[in-house]
Amino acid sequence: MKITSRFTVAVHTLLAIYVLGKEYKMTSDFIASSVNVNPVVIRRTLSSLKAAGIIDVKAGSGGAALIKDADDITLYDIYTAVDCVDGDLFNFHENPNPECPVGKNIHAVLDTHLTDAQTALENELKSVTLSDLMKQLNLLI
Amino acid sequence: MKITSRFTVAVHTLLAIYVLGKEYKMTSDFIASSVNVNPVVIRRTLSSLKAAGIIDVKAGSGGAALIKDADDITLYDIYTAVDCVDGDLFNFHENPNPECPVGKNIHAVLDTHLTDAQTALENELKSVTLSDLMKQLNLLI
DNA sequence: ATAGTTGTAATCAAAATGATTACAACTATA
DNA sequence: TATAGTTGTAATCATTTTGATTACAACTAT
Repeated sequence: MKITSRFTVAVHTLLAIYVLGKEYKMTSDFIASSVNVNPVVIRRTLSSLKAAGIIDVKAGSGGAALIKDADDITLYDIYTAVDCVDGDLFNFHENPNPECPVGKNIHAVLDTHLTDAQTALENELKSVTLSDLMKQLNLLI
Repeated sequence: MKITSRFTVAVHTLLAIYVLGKEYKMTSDFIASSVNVNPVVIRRTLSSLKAAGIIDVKAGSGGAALIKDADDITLYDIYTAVDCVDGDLFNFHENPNPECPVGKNIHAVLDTHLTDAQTALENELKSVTLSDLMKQLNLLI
């Protein structure tokens, strides 16, 4: 199974706020039309990013804005904010048989390797900042 | 979302074949009782591992056995065999608005970073062989 | 006061997963 | 060669997750 598109939606949302935030009021409707998803999906994304301290959202009057330096926001922060993966990335079969020498030790043998793989992925996400993406984007606009 | 437990089930299955294969006939029922899942789930796992050239399964009389050196089977091979992830690990929202400067360029900006993260995970899985796991397991039995 | 928003709950349909039933095809062996 | 034990696979089913959508109370700038 794949990692939810909430992640790419959130990254898209932040970049939109950065690029268009000075010219337009960044309402959920506005962002939704750039990302092309339902506005409620964007509101949920904004809620998560707000809870993570990345943006501020004005209730009532509307509009979202970054409240953190783009150099200090990594893809990992966004990935965490929208809760792509709840703890472990790998599902593990629930009840290996403890009466079996393999079932009894499968976690001891496998867990660290799974964690290492997940960590490798997350470290890669930590190495990219929103600022990096903004720079890339500016070259293309 | 998480990566399907087919992966850990497959690893467990291979280790069971290794550890118990000389003493017992490794039928889907037998393996299923170690992993603690339905025998049909194991038969499907065995089918995948067989299609990947990792094991041989005797139809009719029953029993599975490794047909490849454990040094040459990595966690990545198993992960690929059971098709944990179909292509991309990260889902991407389907139709970013091409009329928007962000929507138009979001793939150009983000795709390589997502691929890098996925590659980091997969490289980690490539660095561990079934042989490594067997050695670890032998120390615990 | 009002129009435009946000925040959030409630539903819904679609997709993926793993469990399970069922049964045809196959094979060792008695 | 008849049989018992298996595999291979299709078909269902319930559960979970996802994202879309409707609905509406709460909020705020004007």
